[in-house]
Amino acid sequence: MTVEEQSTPENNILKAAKEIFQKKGMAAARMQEIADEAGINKAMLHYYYRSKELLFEAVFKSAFHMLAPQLNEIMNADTSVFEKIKNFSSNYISFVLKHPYLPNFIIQELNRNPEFVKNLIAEKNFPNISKFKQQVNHKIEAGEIRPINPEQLFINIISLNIFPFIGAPLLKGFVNINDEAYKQLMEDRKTEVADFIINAIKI
Amino acid sequence: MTVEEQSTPENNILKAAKEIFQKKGMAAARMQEIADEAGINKAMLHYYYRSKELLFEAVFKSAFHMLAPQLNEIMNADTSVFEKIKNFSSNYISFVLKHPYLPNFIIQELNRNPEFVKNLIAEKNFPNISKFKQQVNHKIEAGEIRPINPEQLFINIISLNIFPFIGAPLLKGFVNINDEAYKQLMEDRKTEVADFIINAIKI
DNA sequence: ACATTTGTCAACCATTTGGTTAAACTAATT
DNA sequence: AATTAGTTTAACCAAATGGTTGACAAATGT
Repeated sequence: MTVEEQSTPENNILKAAKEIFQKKGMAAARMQEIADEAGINKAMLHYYYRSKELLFEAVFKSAFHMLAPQLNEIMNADTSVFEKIKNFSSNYISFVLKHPYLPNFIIQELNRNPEFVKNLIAEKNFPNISKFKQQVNHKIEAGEIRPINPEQLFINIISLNIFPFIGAPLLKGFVNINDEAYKQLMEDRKTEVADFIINAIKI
Repeated sequence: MTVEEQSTPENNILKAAKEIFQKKGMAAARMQEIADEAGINKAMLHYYYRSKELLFEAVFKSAFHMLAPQLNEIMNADTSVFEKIKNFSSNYISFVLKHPYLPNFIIQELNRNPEFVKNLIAEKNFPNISKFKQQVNHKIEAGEIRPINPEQLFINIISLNIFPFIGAPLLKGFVNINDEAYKQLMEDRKTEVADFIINAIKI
């Protein structure tokens, strides 16, 4: 049982705060609402987490730590480029289908406060793509994939996996389908995205 | 000269409100800050736009109307699928480089209030992708592009073009480059993205 | 010239919000 | 039973915030 799942007051508050912060964002979230969600008095929030700012930081870091290590593990694994693309797409989409508010929350708050990234970079387990870049360059030299800037390829992988969740309300409108059908499209993307990327770079 | 560029009080307020709302979002934006930005008294905001909510709606619709028609024009143009992909990528990225806060603003607020999409759909000029879908299916039957769900292809196009801007703070951290270098990557994407997509679907 | 509408502002108001306090309750420890 | 430390609560507070008011100026029409 991980520390997040224990039923200490701190963790109950953190769970409630996640719920509210991720749904509404820092500015629109209300301490009272978080207290209600946690079933406690508002003063308790300040007892365990001095301020809204600190509670928010705890929530944000907890959220980020759910995502980043996954990315890092896959990118630094001893598998081929194609395997990495397949594994990341499949794992990431499965994960986000279970935590739909997470990506939007992180992106939104990083845009609100871009300097926050510096704190994250300093921590260990922050995703490092140098191995991935090497592998891609190697494959290009070996003539197995088309010439492409590895950074652009990385951005493409991330974009194709993350945006369909962040942009869901808009895309549902454009494609003109209901929630059920959209969820099915996301399920299909677990393999679809990797196929698309590999076709784009394979010679 | 379009109506947005005239220097009426309404438009000055709208311009100031855009600046603040797009940078901070609805919840974190302050009426006083918008008034300061517009160089007027706070009461003026309420005189011209009854409430924060209504001012926000005006800003949101104005922002959306800058983006949506472009997408619609390109998707319904009498050009080939490949041309559409090239035109959209190039036009969209050029546009967003000039209005960097716009995509994140729209996505963020649509996530906050998903029902808002319904209002937008009702308006004319809301993007319609049925022609694009037909063209893609036709090309598949003709054996010119690989089989792919046209909706997935559309989602891919949008994702590859929009996400690099919304996720910029995060991606800058992952790729570990400064703002200048990142902007150059975006410039490169004006052609890079279309090439990538076309390689992915071309037989 | 006068009256009426429209625009502008400083001061004000009611409510909300994050945060505090002091007292009360609980459960272990002596 | 008394002490102590940690936990919980209701009531309270100061600051911030969206919004209003009433006086006043500047156009606008007659």
